[in-house]
Amino acid sequence: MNQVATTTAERILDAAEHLFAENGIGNTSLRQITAAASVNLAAIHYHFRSKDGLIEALLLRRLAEANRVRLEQLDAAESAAHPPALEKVMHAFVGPVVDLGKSPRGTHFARMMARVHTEREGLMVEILQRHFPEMVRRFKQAFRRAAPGLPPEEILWRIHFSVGLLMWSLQSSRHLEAFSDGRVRQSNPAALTRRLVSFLSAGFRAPLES
Amino acid sequence: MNQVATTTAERILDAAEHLFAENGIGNTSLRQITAAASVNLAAIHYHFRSKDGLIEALLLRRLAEANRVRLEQLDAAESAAHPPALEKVMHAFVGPVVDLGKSPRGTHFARMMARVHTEREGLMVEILQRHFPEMVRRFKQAFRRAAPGLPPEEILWRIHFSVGLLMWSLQSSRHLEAFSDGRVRQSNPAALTRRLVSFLSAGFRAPLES
DNA sequence: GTCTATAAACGGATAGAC
DNA sequence: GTCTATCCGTTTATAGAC
Repeated sequence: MNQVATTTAERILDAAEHLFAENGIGNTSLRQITAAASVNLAAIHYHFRSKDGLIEALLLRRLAEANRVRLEQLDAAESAAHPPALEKVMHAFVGPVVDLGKSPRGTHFARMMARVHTEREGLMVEILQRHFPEMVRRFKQAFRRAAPGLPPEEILWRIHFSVGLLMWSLQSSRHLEAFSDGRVRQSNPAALTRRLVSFLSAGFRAPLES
Repeated sequence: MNQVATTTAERILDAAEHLFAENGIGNTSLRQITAAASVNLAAIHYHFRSKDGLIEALLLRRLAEANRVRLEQLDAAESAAHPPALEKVMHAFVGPVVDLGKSPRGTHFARMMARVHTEREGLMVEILQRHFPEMVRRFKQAFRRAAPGLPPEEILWRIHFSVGLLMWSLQSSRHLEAFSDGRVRQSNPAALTRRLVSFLSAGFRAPLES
């Protein structure tokens, strides 16, 4: 359990995670990263081949574990009731990702992932399809069962909305602060998960528009 | 009614709108813009002073009108019922922005605006506060009245969620397509507005989490 | 594995002629 | 208003010594 990263590769990953989260992907240069990590510029290319390779390594480093927890909680939801409760499925979907924010580094990761989702849409889709098709498949199925009566296309729209709101809420704290004149701040992960599950489950159950 | 932009400034704005929407702000250079617009590089600085100045001009060009329609529809909702119906307020909030997508150029604008929201958070907040404080104030008040019983802080959270989902749905068509194996595509503006109003209104009415 | 040095291109911005 | 030419810093990436 290292508090301080030891290897060069890890120092690069930590620095990149932080800077990507803070300033976005496109606005962060490899030089900024190597400076923050106190390593040589060439080390990034040696260890990760390219900037995209670095992004992929960052995603795999923590998303694999978060997705494992997601599926574990989904298993529990599906064992508890048939069909599984929508709130439980939604909680399994958003909770483990929001919970990354319990550790400072996890916060950086979550915000970085949201950046990749919006700034590098194509790359994100590619990585999900390559490394986590099982997670995608299982949740599609679970949402379909938990919200019977909705046409398949509608289910996909609402999952799409749920992913989007999750990413937005991970990334954009400044909007809420500015919008509330500084009165409302990013709350803790548990509170955010509750808000998201409540809002999204209700949205998922919305009547079909006439 | 010009189909082809005549002035240099307009050609720059059109080209920038398209490229920013397609590739993001950070990944689009001024040189790409001037090449697409067939104008000289220096023209951007002459007409708009800087890249940020160009972004601001782009936002003002179409958002002023969209916000005027928003407030018009909000007026109608507030005249029709006291308190105004939540669905009507939500429709006034998202509809005019989604409707921009009825014209090809408006589609580019909407996607570009979403890019600014996520890539240049600070700039977007600043522009909203400087140019459209009335719109922000009026909708905060309207949502508060349309959703009585919710604590003020909760209202702000749910408006924040609504803005986020609106931006996500304007920007990320590729996620939905990939997620549905190409079966579901971006539908027309009217259908998207209906989906958003339905989903967001239901989320807004969600019970307070225990 | 890590370093220096450098390639080769690109970024925003500006001066000054026309 | 529009152009050329250019400043000057930054970018990703690589070659090659250690």
